[in-house]
Order: sequence, then structure tokens, then C-alpha cells
Amino acid sequence: MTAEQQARATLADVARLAGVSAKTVSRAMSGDGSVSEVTRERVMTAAKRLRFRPNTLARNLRHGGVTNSVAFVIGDITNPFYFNVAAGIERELATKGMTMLLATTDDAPGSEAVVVDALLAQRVRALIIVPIAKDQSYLEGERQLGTPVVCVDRPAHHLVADSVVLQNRLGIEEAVRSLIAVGHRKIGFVCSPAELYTHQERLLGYRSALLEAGITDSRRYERLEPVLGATAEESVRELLALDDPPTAIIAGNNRASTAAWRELFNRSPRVAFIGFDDFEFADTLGISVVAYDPIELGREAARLVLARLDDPSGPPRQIELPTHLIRRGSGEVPPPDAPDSTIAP
Amino acid sequence: MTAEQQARATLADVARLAGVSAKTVSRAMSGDGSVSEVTRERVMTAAKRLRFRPNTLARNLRHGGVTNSVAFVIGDITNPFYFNVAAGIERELATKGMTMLLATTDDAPGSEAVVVDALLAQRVRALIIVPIAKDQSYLEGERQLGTPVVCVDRPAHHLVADSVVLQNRLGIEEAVRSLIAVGHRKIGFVCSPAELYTHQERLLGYRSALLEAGITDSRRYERLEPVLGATAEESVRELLALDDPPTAIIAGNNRASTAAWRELFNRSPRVAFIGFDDFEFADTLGISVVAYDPIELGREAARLVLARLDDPSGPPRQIELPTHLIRRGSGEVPPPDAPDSTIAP
DNA sequence: AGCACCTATGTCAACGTAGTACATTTCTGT
DNA sequence: ACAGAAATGTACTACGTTGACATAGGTGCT
Repeated sequence: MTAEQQARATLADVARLAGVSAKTVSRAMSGDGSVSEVTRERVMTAAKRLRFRPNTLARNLRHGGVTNSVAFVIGDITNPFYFNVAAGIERELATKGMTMLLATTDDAPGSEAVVVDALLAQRVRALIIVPIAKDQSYLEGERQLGTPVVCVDRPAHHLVADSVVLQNRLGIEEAVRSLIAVGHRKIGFVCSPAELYTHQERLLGYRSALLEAGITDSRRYERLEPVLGATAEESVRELLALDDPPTAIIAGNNRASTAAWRELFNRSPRVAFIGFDDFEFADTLGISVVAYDPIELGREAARLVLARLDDPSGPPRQIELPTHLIRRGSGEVPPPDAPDSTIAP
Repeated sequence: MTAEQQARATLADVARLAGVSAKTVSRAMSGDGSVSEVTRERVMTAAKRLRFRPNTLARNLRHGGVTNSVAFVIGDITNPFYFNVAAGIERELATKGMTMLLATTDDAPGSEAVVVDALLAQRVRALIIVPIAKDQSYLEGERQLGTPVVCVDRPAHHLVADSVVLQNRLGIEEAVRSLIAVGHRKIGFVCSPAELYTHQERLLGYRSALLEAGITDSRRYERLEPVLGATAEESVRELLALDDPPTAIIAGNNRASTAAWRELFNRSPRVAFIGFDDFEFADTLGISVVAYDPIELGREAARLVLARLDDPSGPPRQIELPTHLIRRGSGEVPPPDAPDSTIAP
């Protein structure tokens, strides 16, 4: 790399070379005002020669001081779920020439406001956030200043904002009903951590579907870890070690799904299993899951942002993305005592 | 959302409220010049009252017109490999208060320059790119203007730039040697597509390790798809349908790994298998792989950017990240004709 | 007292772009 | 031929921040 560093060309430089004023160059480049064909040619040639590239910073400053980047704030960047959501956001934004800024809070609720603050100082156009702190009211002022805030996966706390969530209850309900249809009555539920909105919703779905089938004594089969990081493997082991163990297990989130399956893999007699969130190999391994489209989740979030930028008024919208059960075998394993069981005497 | 939209407070607004000049506010906020304690208090109070947030756009414009975002340009955002690299970049940049802009080219070589151009117009501070086009010489001008360019996973074509790549040859060589040690002589290599630098390197590693063991007739076991999208499943089927099929197969990239394993899963007699790039479940399923740390790959790339920003001079650096074989069983399956084979008569 | 020096603050201009206002030229129609 | 419209170009300025420079008052030393 050379030590020399030629200066970046500006509108004025191009104007000088082309022998016109800066404004004329601006017009020629943007095609806004009217410029003669000869002049336009000359300007374009000069611009190309100088490798001129309009400074978006200056342009944005001139135009109200906002960038055209949308920030996506997540807790844990290594969770594949977020990655797919990010993909959806990026693609949707790209159709409008906008870009995505990715930031993480490392799952620390306390750092959410700090990270968001830094992003706002950068004048992001909008904020898409997976809420992790218990309170998003700190964003109220910013919202009033016209920065759209869209929550993904879970709604905000103490803040009026658009959001995109999954049909959590319906998804788990479908899973429970499916297991009941195969003959299961003792169904476990493993999920972590307990305090998240999504997990609460899924727990409610689990309970309501059981109740619907007249099963009222399943509390002992619920295992929601109180803290992040507690392993779902342990929960599964606990459940199977009960005197009257469940014959089927449902996992309430993607990390719990993989952990639970790890524990159930190679165990016999087979325990029926349904996970939440599809993943690579789930098809090859024959694992039934409650699936949804994370990319679409991101796209919807981005669409909400675009809609809000277009028209800031109107009530907040909450979009519910459908979930659906994919039957691949693991969820269709009958209970050992079923009449059609192969282990029957 | 209210239709009203109060204006965003500026330095001047804060100054007016605090009864000082704009410059004093600037000093008080940045802690740069000297400001008396009383004044600082008054300014801070005024700033808080007005919810003042310094406009990074303006600040950056004042300082040479560059943002503090680094763009990461990838081909296919749904490839988990890139996601982990992105995670590494984001984390490393965050330590320096910089942010990551994510952009994709949808694996279309032609759109690389277009996407990059848009990013440069946004005055990104640096560029981290997974080269996909055949020629990155279009970045030469920008590099001379002081924008660091770092290539990830593969080096740039026709451009002097720092890069971070994997020890591709060594990784595959280790895999081949390991298979040979177990007794294999007929080893297949599946990878796609053929034209990528990484895949070429891995192919060379495959060949050299075989040669080292005196195996010279393995060309018929090489299956590199000429085009993106061709399935590795087919390649595996082709290999196993040969009159003299290989007893072991190595996959040269992550997509090929999963595809190949899908095909080999449940097939008997078992074919030894070693994949490239670790993935979830590989441990549970007992799949041996040539692994590396994608997050570290991203971190290194970000470090190169930071180093280059710090000191633009000096020769380009190419960092090689280590790869290592993780033995989990699938790569330790002996050939059917081995003396210690369980199928021996 | 005189001087150097330091602190606390203020004034002005500039970063690069583009909107507003206005000046100039060229082209219409009567 | 001439008013008026249309086409084309220029000058000035603001966007929000900060560096360069200036100023006013205070402190310490000779």
C-alpha cells in the first residue's frame, strides 16, 4: 500500500475540471434540474476521470441528518435464528436501497440501551430490535422524533411499537394435539428460559391444548429453566427419570430442541419428540418440528419499517406469522402402551 | 404515533438553553477542551432536558467525510458460515466502537461491484469482502484513497489487499492421511463448485496427500461440480455406483458436507466420511470433520482492518487460520476389506 | 508593576451537498 | 421584431459539528 493518499474528489473538483459550477454538476449527476447534453457529457467525463462518488454523508446531513441504514439489534449473534431474520431484513431493505446495520447486546439486558443509544447517535433511519431488556420506554422519545421502532419475536415493554411475532400458542397447540392423536397422554414440555414472552406463550399453548383433551395433571412435566444457560439436556434427563415418565416431549425453542434431541437420540424405548424451529438435518433425521419462516419474519419487520417511514401516523401494528407442524416421524412415535405398539406382547 | 414531530435538538439548541456558545457545548460533551465544572453541569442538564444526541453524520463530515462503519459483503446470507464470520467481525469492531454494515450480492458476480459501489458512496470506513467476482481491480482506486480492503476466505483477484484464509490444503491433507491410516486406499472427494480458490486448494491438498501415500490413480474419485447449485448428493451417488467404488469420501465444503452425509446416512456397508466445516449435531451424529473457527476468521479480518486504519503503509498481509481434524467416528470407519473389519469372514 | 502562561470561553469558517433565488441565453408565437 | 416562456447556468446559504484562532480574566514569578 502506498504512503501517498490522494484526496477524494468532491463536486467542486469535478466542477473545476468540467469548467462549470458545483450546482451544475449536482444537477447533471442527479438528473434533477435541466442540463444540456454537452454539459452533461463533460461533467460525466470529469466525474469518471476523478473517480467522483457523491458523499452520502453530506447529502444526508443536508437532508435532515438521517442515514438510510436500519439497525437490527439482537442479543446473541451466534443464534442461527437471528441470522435468518437478519437475512430477511437485509433483502427487503435492499429493494429500497437501504442497508442494515447489525449490532449485538451479548444478551445483556443492561447493554441494550447503551447499544441502541450509539446507533441512534449514528442517526439510523429506523430500529428493528429483539427486545431483551425489561423496559423499552427509553425509546419513547426517539419514537416521537420520528424513528420507527419495530420489535421482532417479542413485543416491547412499555413502548408503543409495531411488532412481528410468531403464532406461538397455535404452533405448540398443534404439536400437542398431534401427539395426543397418536395416543400420548403424558407429554413433557422443555424450554428455557421461562421469563421470555415467547416461551410463556408457548407454555400457555401447551397447557390449553392439554386441557382441551381433558389432561389436567401435567404440571409435573413442565420444565422451564429459570435462567439462561441452564441446559435442556438436564431437563430431559429429569423428566425421564420420573417414576411415571412422559412418553413424548415437546421442546419450546430452538436451543432446547437441539439439546433435547441430543439427549433423546439413541435412547430406547423411543420417546416421541417435537421440536420448535426447523433446522438443518431435521428432515434427514426424521425430526418433527413446529416450523416457521424466519426469513419471512425479517422481511415483515422490514416492511413494517418501510410502511412506518412512509406514513408515521396510525395505530401500532402487530403481525403474527404462522407456524405449522412438520411431521417427519419423531413426533409420530406411539406411546409404548399403545394398542398398535410394536412392543405389544 | 402522533402526527406531530418535534425537531431534533442540535448543539445550538442546547447552547441557547444553557446560555453558552455552541462550541462550549461541544467541548463539554466531548470532554475535549477545558470547561469549568459549573458550565459543564449546566450544559449536561440542558442536553438531557432536550434529549440531545450529537449528530454523528455531521461530526463525520467535519472529520474527513467518513463513517465508522465497516461493510461486510457476502454472497449468500443464508450460509451459516458467513453468519459466524459476521459475528466475529461485529464483536471485534464493537470493541473499537465501530459498527458493521451487512450487504449481499446474492452470489451474482456481476452485482459485486454494484453493491460495493453503493457502500462506498455511503463512505464506509473499510471493506471486508468475500470475493465472488473474477476481478477486484475496480477497488484499486478506492484502496489508494485510503479505504482498507480485506478479503475473507479467498484472496482478491488483481488487487493488492490483506486477506484471511484457511489452511485449506493442510486440513484436507490431514483428513486424507487419517483415512489412509485406517486402511483406506480408495478415497473420494466431493466438492462444489470447482472454480473457487478454496476448493482448488482443497483439491490440491487431496491430491498431494494421496501422492504422498503412493496412490496415483484417484482422479476418477474426484467430483467437483462445475456450476454452483449442482448437488453433492448426485456426486456421491455417482461415486458409489462405480464398479470399483471408494470406501471413504471427503467433502470439500460445508454445503457438500451436509449433502454428502445426507446421502451416506443409513447406507451400508458404511462408507467412511470426513466433512469440511463443523456444524451442529456433527458431534451427536459422530461425524468427523475438518474444523476451524469461523468467528475467529471474522475477528482476524476485523483486526486487519483496524491495523490498516492505524497504519495504511506496509505490505499486504495474508493470515492463514489453522484447521484441524476432529475425529468423531465417521472418519474412523475401516474399509470393508480391512483385516480388522467386523464383516471379515 | 510587568510579563509569561494558563484556563475558560467565544467567533468564524469549513466539511460536501443541494435548495432557493436569480441571471443569462435560446427558443417560441404573434 | 419583440414580449414572454423555456432552458440553462451561477451565487449564496444551510445542514450540525468541530478545528483554528481570538479574547478575557486569573495566577505566579521576577
